[in-house]
Amino acid sequence: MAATMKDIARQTGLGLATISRYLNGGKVKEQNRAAIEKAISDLQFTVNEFARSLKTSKSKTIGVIIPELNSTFVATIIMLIEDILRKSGYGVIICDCSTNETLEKEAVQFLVRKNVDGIINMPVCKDGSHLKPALDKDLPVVLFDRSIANLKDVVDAVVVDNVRAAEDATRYLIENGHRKIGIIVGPGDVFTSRQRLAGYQQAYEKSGLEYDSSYISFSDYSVHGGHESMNRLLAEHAGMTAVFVTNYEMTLGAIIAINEAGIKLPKELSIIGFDNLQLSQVIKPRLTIITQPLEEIGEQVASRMLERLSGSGTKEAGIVTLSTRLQLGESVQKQN
Amino acid sequence: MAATMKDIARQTGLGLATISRYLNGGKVKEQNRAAIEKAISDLQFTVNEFARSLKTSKSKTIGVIIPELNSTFVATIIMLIEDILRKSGYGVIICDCSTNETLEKEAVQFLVRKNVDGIINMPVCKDGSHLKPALDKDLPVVLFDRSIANLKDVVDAVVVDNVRAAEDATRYLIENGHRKIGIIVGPGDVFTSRQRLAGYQQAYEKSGLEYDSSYISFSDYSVHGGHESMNRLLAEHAGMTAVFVTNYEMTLGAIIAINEAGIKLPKELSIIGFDNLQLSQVIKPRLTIITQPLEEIGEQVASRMLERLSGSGTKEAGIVTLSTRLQLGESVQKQN
DNA sequence: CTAGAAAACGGAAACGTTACCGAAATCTAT
DNA sequence: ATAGATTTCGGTAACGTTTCCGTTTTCTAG
Repeated sequence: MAATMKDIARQTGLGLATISRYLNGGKVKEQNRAAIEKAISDLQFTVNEFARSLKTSKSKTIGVIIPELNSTFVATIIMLIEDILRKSGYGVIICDCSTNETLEKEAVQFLVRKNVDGIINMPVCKDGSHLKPALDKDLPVVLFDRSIANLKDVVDAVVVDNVRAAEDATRYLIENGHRKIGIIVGPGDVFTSRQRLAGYQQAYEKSGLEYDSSYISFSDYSVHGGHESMNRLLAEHAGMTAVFVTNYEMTLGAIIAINEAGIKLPKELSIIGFDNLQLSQVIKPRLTIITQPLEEIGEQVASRMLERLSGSGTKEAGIVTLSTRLQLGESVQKQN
Repeated sequence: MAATMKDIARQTGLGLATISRYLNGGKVKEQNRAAIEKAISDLQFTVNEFARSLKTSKSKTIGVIIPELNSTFVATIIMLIEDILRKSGYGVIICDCSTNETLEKEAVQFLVRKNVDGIINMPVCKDGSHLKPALDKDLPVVLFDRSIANLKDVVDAVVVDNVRAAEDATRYLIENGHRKIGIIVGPGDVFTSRQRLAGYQQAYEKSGLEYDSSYISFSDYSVHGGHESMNRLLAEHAGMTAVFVTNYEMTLGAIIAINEAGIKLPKELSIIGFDNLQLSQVIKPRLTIITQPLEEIGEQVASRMLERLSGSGTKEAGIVTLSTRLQLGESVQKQN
C-alpha cells in the first residue's frame, strides 16, 4: 500500500543504501538528491518507523511518570517538557501513578516494555528501587522536583533549592517583625515538604529565635488540605500574625479559609503563598509568593534528557538546583 | 543480547510458529505450554514490540490532543483515560496544542507519523479538517467535550448536555426568584460556551422572561478571566442578584473577586459554579454547582476507543451525550 | 484396530528499515 | 593524461516477529 524505500529505489534507479543515507542526512550527489526528493513526493513516501525502530532499537518516545496530573505545578511542567521533546521528534507517554508506589513501579515496567528511550520521573518511591528495570537497560532517567539520594550519581535530577526558598520566605516575615509564623507544609515524608520545613526552621535559628512546633501544620498539598490546615491554625493560635503556605493548591485553600473567616489581608494576617504567579495577581491584596522557575525546570529536564539521548552528555549525572524567587506583593504587613 | 523467540524455539525444540501461537493466546499442547513457559522465564524472554509492530502495523499507542493540559477538567479526564487504556496495554501520547489550531494540526500529523493506533481529541479546530491525516489512514478518532458537526457520522464524540446544564442552573435561579442573573461564559466561538449560553437564554425564554444581554460576560475559561468578568458585572449591574459561572477556573476567579469586594454569599449575591466538587465543598457557604460526570466521560471515551480498536464496535459512529447534575449547596438565596 | 476428522505443529516468506564494506565514480595535482 | 586519494554508491545480511499453508500428530467413532 504505502510506498517503501524499495519503491524510491526503483523509481530513481538508486540503491537502497543510498536512499537510506539520504533519509538519515548523509551525503548524496546533488542530482540524486533531487531525484530522491521527487520520488518521495511523487509516491508520498514516509519512513516506516516500525522498521526503523526494529533496526535501531529506538522508539523516539520517552515516558513520563508523575504522582498526579491534576496539579498546576505538574501539568505546567509536563506541557513544557512535552513541547520541547516533541520538537525533537520525541513522543511523550504519560503515566499518572496516583501517588502510589506500586503503580509507579508498574509504570516503569510498562514503559520499559513499551521500549521508551528514556524516563522522566517525579518520584514517589523514596529509594529509587522502582527505576531498576530502566537502569538495568541503561535507559537515561531524569528526575524532577525531588531527588533520590541513592541514585544521585546515576541519574540526573532537576530540583529547586527548597530550603533556601522557605528560608527566604520565613526570614522575610521575621524581618517584617513577625514572630509567630504558621507554616502549612505537605506530607511529612515528601522530599519537598521536608526541605521547605527545614528552611522555615533554619530561618528561625539563624535569627536566634525559636519556633513553636505547634505552628507547623502538615497537610497534603491539596486545596482541601490547605483550607483545613488554615482553619486549624487560626483556631489554635489567636496570636499568629503570619502564615507561609508551601504550594499552590494549599495556598488557594488557605486564602478561601481566610476569606470565609472574614480576616483582612494583610492587616490581620500576613501570608506568603507558593507558585502560580497568575493567582497571586488575581487576589487582592496581591499575594507575596515564592515562585519556582517552571519554564527553567521544564527546559532543564528536557535538555538533560536530550543530551543523554544523543549520547553527547558524557559528563556525569548530577543534580541541577535552581533558585526560587520571593515575588513581593502586598500580603505581608510590617509588624511592630 | 536479549532472548528472542528463536532462543525459546531452540531450548524447547519447538518451531517458531508454535512459540508465536502461544504468545498470542493460541492453542498449544499442555506439555509444550509448560516447556515454553519455563524457557521464557529461564531466558527472561520478552517480546520485541518493534518486530511485532513491524508485522502487525500496530503500535499499541494512542494519541491524545488537548487544548491545554493546565486545567482541572482536562487533566482529570486525561488521568482517567490514561488509566483505562494503560490497563489494556495502550500507551498514551499527550500533545498539548495551546489552544492553537496550527499546533493542533501539526499534532495530528506528528501522531500519525508516530503510528498511533487511534486519536482522542478535545478539538480546537471547528471544522475537523485537522483530523484528515488520521481519517485518511482510517484511524479511529474519539472526540470529547466538543463535537464537530461535519464529522458526526465519522467519529465518535462524548459530550455533556451543556444546553440542559445551563438551563437547569438558570431555571433554578429563576425559580428562586432571581430575575437579573449574570452569566460568565467562555470564548464566544467555543462549542461549550455557545451551548451553555444557549441554555441560559432558553431558561429565560421558557419562563416567559427576558434577559438583558449586558448581563452576559464573555471570558476565557481562566481564573484571571473569571475574576475580571465578575468585577465587570459587579461594577455595571448594581441590581444583579445572581451569577452563573460556566467553568471551574472562572468560578474560582469569580469567588475571589466576590470575596475581595466584601460581598456576602449568598445574602447579597447568589452564585452557581461549575465543575469541581472538591472546591465547592471547601468554600463556605458550600457552593451550588453544575457538575460534569468526569469519570463517565473518561470511561466512555476510553471504551469507545477500545471498541473501535478491537474492531468489535461495528455500530456506526455517534455522539454520546451525558447528563450533568445540579449539585445543591447553599450559595443560592431565595429572592422575593 | 483403523479410517477419517480435528488439532497442533513448523518451514519459510515476508514486514521495511539500517549498516557493513567492497566497488565504482569523481576529484586533485602533477 | 593519469595515479592516487576521496567520495559516493549498492548488494546483502540482518533486526525479531507473524502468518500462510502444507504436514504431522492426536482424537473420535464404528
